[in-house]
Amino acid sequence: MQIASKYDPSQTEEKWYKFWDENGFFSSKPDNRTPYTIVIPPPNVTGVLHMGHMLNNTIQDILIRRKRMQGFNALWLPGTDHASIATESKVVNMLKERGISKFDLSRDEFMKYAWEWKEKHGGIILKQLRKLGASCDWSRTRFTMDKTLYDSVIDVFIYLYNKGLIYRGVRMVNWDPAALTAVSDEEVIYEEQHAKLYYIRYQIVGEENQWVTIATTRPETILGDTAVCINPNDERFKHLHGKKVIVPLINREIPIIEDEYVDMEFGTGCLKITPAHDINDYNIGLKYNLPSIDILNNDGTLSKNAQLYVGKDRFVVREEISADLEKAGYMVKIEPYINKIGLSERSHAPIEPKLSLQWFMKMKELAKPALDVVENDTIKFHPAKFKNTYRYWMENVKDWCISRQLWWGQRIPVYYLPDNRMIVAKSKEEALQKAIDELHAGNISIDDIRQDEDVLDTWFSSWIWPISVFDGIRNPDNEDIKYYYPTDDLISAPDILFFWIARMVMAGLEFRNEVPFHNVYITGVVRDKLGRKMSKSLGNSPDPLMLIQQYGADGVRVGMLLTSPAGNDLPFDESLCEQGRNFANKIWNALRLVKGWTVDDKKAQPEYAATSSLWLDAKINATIEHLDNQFADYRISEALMTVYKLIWDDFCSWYLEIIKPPYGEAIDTTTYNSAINLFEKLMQLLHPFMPFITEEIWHTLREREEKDCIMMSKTPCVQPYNKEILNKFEAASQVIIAIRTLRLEKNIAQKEKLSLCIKKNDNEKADTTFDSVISKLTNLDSIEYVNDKIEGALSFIIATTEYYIPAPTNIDIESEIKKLNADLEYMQGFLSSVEKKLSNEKFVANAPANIVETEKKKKADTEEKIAVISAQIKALRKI
RNA sequence: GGGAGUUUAGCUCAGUUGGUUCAGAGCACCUGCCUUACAAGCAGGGGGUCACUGGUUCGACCCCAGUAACUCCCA
Repeated sequence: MQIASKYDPSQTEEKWYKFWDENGFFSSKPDNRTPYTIVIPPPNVTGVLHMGHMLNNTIQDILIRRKRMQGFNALWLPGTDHASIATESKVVNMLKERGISKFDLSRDEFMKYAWEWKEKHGGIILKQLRKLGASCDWSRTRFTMDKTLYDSVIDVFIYLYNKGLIYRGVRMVNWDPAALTAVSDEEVIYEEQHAKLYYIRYQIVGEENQWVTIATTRPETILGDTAVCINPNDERFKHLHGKKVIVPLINREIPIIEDEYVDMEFGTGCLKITPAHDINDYNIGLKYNLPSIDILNNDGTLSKNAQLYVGKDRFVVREEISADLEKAGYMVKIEPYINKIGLSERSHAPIEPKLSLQWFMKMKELAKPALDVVENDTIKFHPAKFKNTYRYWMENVKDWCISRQLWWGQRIPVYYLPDNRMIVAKSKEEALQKAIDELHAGNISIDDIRQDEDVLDTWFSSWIWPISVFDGIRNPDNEDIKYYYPTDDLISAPDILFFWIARMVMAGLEFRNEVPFHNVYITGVVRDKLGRKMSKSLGNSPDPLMLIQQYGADGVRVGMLLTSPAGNDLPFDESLCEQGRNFANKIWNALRLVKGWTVDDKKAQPEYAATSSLWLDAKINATIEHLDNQFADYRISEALMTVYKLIWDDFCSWYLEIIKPPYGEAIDTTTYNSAINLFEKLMQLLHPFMPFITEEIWHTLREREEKDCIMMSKTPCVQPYNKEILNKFEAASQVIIAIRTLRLEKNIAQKEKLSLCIKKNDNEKADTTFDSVISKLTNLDSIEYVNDKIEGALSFIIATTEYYIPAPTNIDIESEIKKLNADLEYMQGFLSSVEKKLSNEKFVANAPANIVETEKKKKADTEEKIAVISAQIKALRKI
């Protein structure tokens, strides 16, 4: 058989993915097996694959493939979310290119364009995931704006509204003046900026030339001032009690009020109060019943209420008013100042705190049970440290602003009568009916009622994702939801722990009375070598598809995983993918070796081949046991390393080297078959990590039925195995390494045959299990057990056994003695530390008996070793 | 400003009730090899004051207190 000398992923990956997909291997239907379910964290429909997705989805695919091979009915359900702000801005841009303004369109027309955009450009990321090997059930792909999911969101809104958990109110919200919508607290990113602190003086009413000076970073907001506040404990301002001041330029009289909130150290100790444009000022305004003057329009320009600079942008006005205040003698000084400002995560525009009428959801009631299930480990976090973060948020949860001033999304199902009474209903028709039946609004037609203009926050779709993808909201007893819910594992990034994970837990408990998943695996953040988060704007992220082209999807998967334990950041380096590619090539070459052998069915199996097959089988079983534990603890990168070493070290470096027939000779049938069987098992263990190469090898190893694929095969599970043989092999390998070292040191060619004499100094029977293996790997012509030292031979000691190799070379007695002396010194040092322990009465009295026992054994063993080494030195000296 | 987490080899990380010769792995590095599967490789090897200081204990990488540096979350 001719097999290429280098593994070429491009020859296999697409081929196998297509084959799996066409044969329906990814799909899942409820049956009598136990389900194992993962729902994908729906990527943004506008998104393209980045390194974070690569990591996240690699982990999901590993889990799902492993469970599928363990006989579970595995479902990985894919989909995307509609990302209202991001998508709407894409659509607006598309329209702009065609010379259309959003505001010239009706809402329905706009939605048509939005769907057009989605069909054409949305969901690229799902296609890209296929390149990675993701074994998602594509037939179940969901989108948060699909009818089923859309209606589920509406049902949920209505249910919660009727339950009294949703309300409409005026609140200070984070206003994004670029996207023209409110955003939630979690969507605001705070950044430090170099700004200025302006000191402005206000004249005191009725007192000639008496002033108070305030400090502010936002001088334009003085136009909305409705008070100046001082700390009642501040001696400096005692004389100001009960007075009024005049706002510069607009000459409005406002009161001086007193509150301990004011920090006497900061600025001048006098704080201007602008209730409409600062959350703290807003709260003070409420407390003292101050008027709120909203001086800004939605787009960040000044409104009529400002009186001055009307229609100009807030940042332009900052410069202008600063100059005008200066000119009019109100500006005392300007200092440089570093402050943190909030930016919109989506548009990056500076957030404007703004009073606005929004829809909110009460969170306290839902948070309590959602915290409990994490506290009592019904839901486990991996790593567990995220429990703390979760608890902190849940205990300090604030109401959720769920309305967005956009069109792309689920429109809030609230309808208003001409007299502004509200009706919550699924449709306009139902609203009309309710208006007539319940509100007794007589004489009203469907054209008299209007629906709320806002849509719901995208997360208001995502938080029911594990339920709505199975239509479990509208149709709570359907077969799918009953079978697949609760899902098993959720894999997500740390930054959406609150946005999404916490809210899903709340929704699961509220709507299904059951947690949405049992394990939450939090991945790290993928960073570049400098430790910076990978981002489009920094341009520091490699293109995942280029990486796949270069190293193969298998190689990249391995690279992503090698250094990314759960919750730890992953400083990504392309060399990691190289390591993955090298590993694939190593396996490939093992295949070439095995398939290159000629098989002779008349040949008897050599002893070394028989014992090493037994050993590797035991080793594989021990490793499966270990793997099971690592997966149970979600130590996935460690599990990969375990398989990696099993294949590279145990299989390739040891086993194949042992059974390899001498050059030009054929291999016997028994050994060949066990090599194929063991190889096959290893590929099954590796398949979840490297799906493509393992499938290719599976089909190359032996003739198979067309649809007999590794991805659908039953993975080996742990069988009873011989632990003894593992220890024996371990001992034999030490001898082999020692002989190899000797050959290297003494410049003895591997071709030159040697003989080995073994002098055991304990009374146990010699174990010869692996003698044939030692002999083969170190090219010996004999192994002999002797009772006396061999003079003039090369030698080494392992434990208390002496090994001699009569060799044609001269022995450097002095250097041998030097080496032995070093050993001796180490042993003596060790012995004295053990003796010190044992002579410590407190140790003997307090330590548990078994510890004391092992110390005694250590002492005896060491004394024996010292005796052997000393004797060796003496013998050498005599020569 | 409040809270959480991290600190172990050059790098990335393990170290599961404090006690086996327990200080580990992978990569990188060094030496010798183009040996008929693989130089994307083989064989062998070196490398750490477990951040620092103190305490508890017969015994501390592990428990406690303090200090320092870094990261994240919240305001």
